[in-house]
Amino acid sequence: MTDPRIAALDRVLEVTVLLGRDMTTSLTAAGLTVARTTLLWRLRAAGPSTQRALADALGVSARNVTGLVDGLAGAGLVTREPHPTDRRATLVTLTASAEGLLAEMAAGQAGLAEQLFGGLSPERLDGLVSALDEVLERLRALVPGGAAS
Amino acid sequence: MTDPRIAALDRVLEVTVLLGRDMTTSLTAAGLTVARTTLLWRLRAAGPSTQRALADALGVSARNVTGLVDGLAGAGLVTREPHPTDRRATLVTLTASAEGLLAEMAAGQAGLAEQLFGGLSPERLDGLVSALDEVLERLRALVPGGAAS
DNA sequence: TGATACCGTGAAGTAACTTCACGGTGTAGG
DNA sequence: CCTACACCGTGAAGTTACTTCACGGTATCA
Repeated sequence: MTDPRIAALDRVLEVTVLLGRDMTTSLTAAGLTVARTTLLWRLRAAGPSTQRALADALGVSARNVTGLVDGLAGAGLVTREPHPTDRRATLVTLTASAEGLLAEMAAGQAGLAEQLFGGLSPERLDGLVSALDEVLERLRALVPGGAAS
Repeated sequence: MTDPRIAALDRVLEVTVLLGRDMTTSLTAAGLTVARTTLLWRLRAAGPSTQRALADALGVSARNVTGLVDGLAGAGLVTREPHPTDRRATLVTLTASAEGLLAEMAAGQAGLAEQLFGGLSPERLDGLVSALDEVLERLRALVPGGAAS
């Protein structure tokens, strides 16, 4: 009766909501927020970065990054270093404490992946991934900023 | 090399981000916000509701619903009616204008579903939906509030 | 040696949340 | 009857995540 395409979108939307809820609560328990954690992840993937680079990567305003870095610096998770060649810019760098925390989070994420997808056969899992890849391709074409890590 | 379960989680996360971005921009163009639209959708599914019922359904505080309804009422999308039997409560009701807007949004959503999933064969689409259903089941068990519409 | 573009931040504002306190109302129990 | 008590919605105050605009400092290129 119902269009299977709409059914698929419904499922994706619900996964989105539930996953977002789970992440938010986990992070809150760890004393973090989604926005700040996103910045930390980006920093882990890209290494020390200027705030402008972070703003572009996260798709938010430069002013907002200033605030996020303020909070993270206050929590001792990042430091602001002078840029070696450009005195206008500051390099945001992860502290050792943040690296440890990110390692823990990565482990937790792997655990979650196991819990969510562990019951699926390799074939079904592969089908899921490839289908999502196709959907992602169309989605990236649809959304202006389709260049995230 | 990389764990396919982690790959799957990565895909889901990216879909989440991109879809969220797309929805936010679409709604902004329509003069709405995500939170207010969620309330409208709920109202469309459940019919006139008390603010307390809406708060429970959306998983937010009652105070927050007051603010959302304020905004929607200001935009002429909902009205506050007295509850027929409980004088403490108010019934939030969709206006005709909101019903029209919601119908348009449903059409837009169907169009999006077609764009995203139209290229997949019925078999792959079915596999995607059933896989997501299993994931959803595990996710609902994990997240406290697993009772959304 | 400028004009110009860019970096980060103060100021001000918005939306979505929260908790706490309080007045008005329904619902029992004695 | 009427007194507790639980519940509905909202004012007040506060947080986080965002935005735009303006501005001072710095790089760059002609």
